[in-house]
Amino acid sequence: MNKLDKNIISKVSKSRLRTWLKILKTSNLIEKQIKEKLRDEHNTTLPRFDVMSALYRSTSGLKMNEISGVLKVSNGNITGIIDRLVKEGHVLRIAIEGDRRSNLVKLTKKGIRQFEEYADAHEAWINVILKNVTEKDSDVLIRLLDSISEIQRS
Amino acid sequence: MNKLDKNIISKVSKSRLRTWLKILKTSNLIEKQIKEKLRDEHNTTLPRFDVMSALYRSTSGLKMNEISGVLKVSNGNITGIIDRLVKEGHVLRIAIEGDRRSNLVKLTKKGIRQFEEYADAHEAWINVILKNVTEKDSDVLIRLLDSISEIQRS
DNA sequence: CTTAAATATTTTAAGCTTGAAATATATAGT
DNA sequence: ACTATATATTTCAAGCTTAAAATATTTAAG
Repeated sequence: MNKLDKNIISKVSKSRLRTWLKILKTSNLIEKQIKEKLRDEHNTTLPRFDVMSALYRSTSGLKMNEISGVLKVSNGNITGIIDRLVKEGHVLRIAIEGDRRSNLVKLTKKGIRQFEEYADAHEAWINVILKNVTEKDSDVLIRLLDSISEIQRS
Repeated sequence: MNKLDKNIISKVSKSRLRTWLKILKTSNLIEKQIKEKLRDEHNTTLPRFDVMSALYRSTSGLKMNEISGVLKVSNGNITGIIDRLVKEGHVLRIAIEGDRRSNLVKLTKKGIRQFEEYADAHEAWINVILKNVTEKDSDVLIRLLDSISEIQRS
């Protein structure tokens, strides 16, 4: 490989690096604000919100390994989060007959009501944080970000 | 506000929400791979890498509160990370004369050498993960993400 | 000089995260 | 029936993260 080729590779490589750092910075900036609002205004956390969101989308509840599968986190992680959600009265562990290894986790009525509140607030926060982003911008951003995640399906 | 206006607001709000979820998902997807590689191939962590990166960019070292300022994390957080980096022999706490409250944190020679190794590997990983992203894509992505973070300067 | 306020850092408690080990149960092969 | 393997979950140790409290030192005010 000659010097010109190396420079070209290096140039595109640097621009990819800058892009990644920008994605990370933006994501962290937004995530930080959401976490702060969830804590201060709703006395909850993003991981708890995420788990409740997954349960809300499934009508019939999810098993522990299904939750960790959807959220792409470890199994052991979910145990602690569900423990806290149970203590708060937002979810229940329901025995599955025929398999005593596993429980079905479901939102309680209180949990459903609470999540809808969280979700409405969340959408409103994002609408403010991304107020500069038009629908056309969204389309472009989503398309470009999709082109990154497309390949990583592993 | 009439019903049509509400629908329009709701529509753009939903597209912003989708955009945020996509940014978060992409960021998490990439971050996960970087963390795994740092752990498996270099026996380190992203927070340690980030701190070393900040120190590498500053020629004369940084105080604890300068590190947490640059990385936008809490002060207490940095204490533990520096403790580990000291134990690894990658950084030193150097007394500042005239102010016994504070230390200057600097990379050791070993730390400099190691960080350069990490940084080269990091750039190469990102170059693969973002292989679908052209320079033109990068420009567009960075511009759009900038339009988000512009406002949040707080 | 003495006290009060400001600054720099560490400690602490609580929660999140992981990979690995442990536990419990179910299923399949013999 | 017995045993090995597979599946579902929890426990554990280590590290990261935060906000709040504690500690130490410096600077400013009187």
